Amino acid sequence: MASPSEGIRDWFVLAIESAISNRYGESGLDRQQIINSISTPKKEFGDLSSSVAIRISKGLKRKPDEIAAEIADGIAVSGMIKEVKAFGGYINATVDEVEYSKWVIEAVLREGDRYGSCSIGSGKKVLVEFPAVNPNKPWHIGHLRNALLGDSISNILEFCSYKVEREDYIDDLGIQMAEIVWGYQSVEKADKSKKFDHWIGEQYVRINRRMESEEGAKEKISEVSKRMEMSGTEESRLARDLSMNCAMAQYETAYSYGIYHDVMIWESDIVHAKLLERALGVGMEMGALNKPSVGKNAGCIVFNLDSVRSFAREFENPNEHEKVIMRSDGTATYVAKDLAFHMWKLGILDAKFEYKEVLLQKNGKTLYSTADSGRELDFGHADTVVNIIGSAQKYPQLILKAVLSLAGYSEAANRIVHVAYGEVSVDSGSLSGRSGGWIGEGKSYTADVLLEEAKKKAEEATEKSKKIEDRKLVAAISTEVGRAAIKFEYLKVSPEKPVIFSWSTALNFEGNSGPYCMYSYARAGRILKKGGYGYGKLEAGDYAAVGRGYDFELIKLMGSAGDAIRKAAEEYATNVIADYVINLTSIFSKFYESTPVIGSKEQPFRMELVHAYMITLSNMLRLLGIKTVEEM
RNA sequence: GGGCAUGUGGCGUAAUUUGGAUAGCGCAUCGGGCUUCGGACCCGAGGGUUGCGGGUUCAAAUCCCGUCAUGCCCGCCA
Repeated sequence: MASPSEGIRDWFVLAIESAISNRYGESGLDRQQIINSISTPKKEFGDLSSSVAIRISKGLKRKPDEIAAEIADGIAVSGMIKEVKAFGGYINATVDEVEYSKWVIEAVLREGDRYGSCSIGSGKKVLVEFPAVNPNKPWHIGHLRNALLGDSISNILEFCSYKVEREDYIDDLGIQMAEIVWGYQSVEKADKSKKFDHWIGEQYVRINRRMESEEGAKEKISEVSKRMEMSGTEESRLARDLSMNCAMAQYETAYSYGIYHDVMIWESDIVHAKLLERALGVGMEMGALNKPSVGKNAGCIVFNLDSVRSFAREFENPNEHEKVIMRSDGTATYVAKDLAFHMWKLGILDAKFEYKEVLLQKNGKTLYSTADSGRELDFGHADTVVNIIGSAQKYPQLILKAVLSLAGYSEAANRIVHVAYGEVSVDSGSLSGRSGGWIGEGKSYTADVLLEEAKKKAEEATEKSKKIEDRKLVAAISTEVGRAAIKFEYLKVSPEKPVIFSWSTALNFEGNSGPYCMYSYARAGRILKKGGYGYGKLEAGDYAAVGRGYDFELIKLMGSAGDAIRKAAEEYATNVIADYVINLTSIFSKFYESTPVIGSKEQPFRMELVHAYMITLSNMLRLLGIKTVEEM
């Protein structure tokens, strides 16, 4: 269903459209242009505004003011819009605050925790892949950006009626894992006091140092890598075991942040399913890939870049002609594996993966994993594939799409979305797993340590507030507050912006922050509690208590919650939600300061308004993965 | 060499896709506000040639051209 603000806007658009055609006949404007002309102006101008008059004034060779006035005259006010007038070339409309408040508040209370949702997804399946961390290190603050984006984008899509599958790709056959397997006999004994991912991450850094100094290490690792791909070898078992241990330790981190997956897809299972051979077969057959017998890439399977120059500007470099997909020794490059995997994701190739249950997660859903034996389940063949991957990988993502297009699957290629996010770095440089940049000095830059720090800070704040006696409650609340602080700081910035991490920014509890939003919710709840809120239905007459102050500002913004969610879903942008929440909570703070609820003669209406606010706010925060608490 | 991304008050960011009224918000700074629903708050002040230079337009942070800075990508690495 349309959100209240959409309803009003649609009405305004149609009214303008017919007023224009009645007065001037064909204006040359299409409906989309009228929609684009509409904005929400400063409140002294009204609630809705359109600049169409300025736009068509030139064609009509008349002053914008006059045209705006004529259009405004041609619009008959209805129940919801009480005034339309022209000013400075703009056509400004004022909604009837009583009617509109009734509409919004009733919609919020009726829809409850579904308020703001929409049906644009219409049950289509979206496969969201995140966070793609190699299973040889803990999540650092950069991986966390990926995970939080993936989780929140999944929430948003789900709320828009997409069927979302949260998938984690486990690269247990990658070069990084081969290096670990190669160096494994020389590493320290497992330190049981450390989380496995932290321990193995440290070992990986040591192994890397050894690799650099040791003669012939590269060749040996390549040998290990080949044996890892074969079933039944010692190397393949070790790689899988270590990866699983590490992945499980990483999931501990994920769960501590409230992030869940539906299925783990293992690279080794993709290899065993022979997806790669089939994918390359299709590519060759369709002429997208070929195997040159002469030249520098003789014996490889390559993708001809000359044929896709116009596909994207990235391919404009005339010095590049071929992209190697399969090496002359028969091993696959990253792009080859990704191609095969995506053909499965999109339902182009069908693989009979077997799945086993890994564990029942706290969100009530079972985590599944591909396995050598198990049962067949309905994962994959998605309508849309969303890949949360750093912007450094734009080029290979484009190659992937280009190959698919050339192989005759351009429609499928268009169903792949790359959410490219900017890198997270620290002052001291990169967070690379190889060099151990994530270990840092003093505090490590892991997601685990970050959450610990946030909890600590939240605990101090919670204790200072002295509202809560129960120690256990303090701990539980601090966990939520700490999580919220981190999540909000990550999700409020546009994904593509690079981020330089700083502890004080990540742990912000004031102003535009997660804790601020939660605090606002807790205060609102206190009003209802103290005021003896009875969840009674308002009489129609009660809405007459709405004013033109912050109460109506709140209602207007609440009415547009659905617009924000839809925009966030269409753009895969969490910051749209965060921005909305900042505006909403900030208006509520002003309302709270200026407008007494309990004991006022408008109490019934204002209580209901506060209730509707809490519903709207918690729905929005939930999309960011933030849980509200009653007190903090 | 080719390409991509980013650049907005001291710092961090919103608005850029779809041009529109005084560029919104937070931190920091300065000055105010708790005998009324929770001060993780609110009110006020100062602080901006939206990297720079052109162009298009009645109107440019937004579109176009050029340019600078930073980061990334362009491998039989992943």
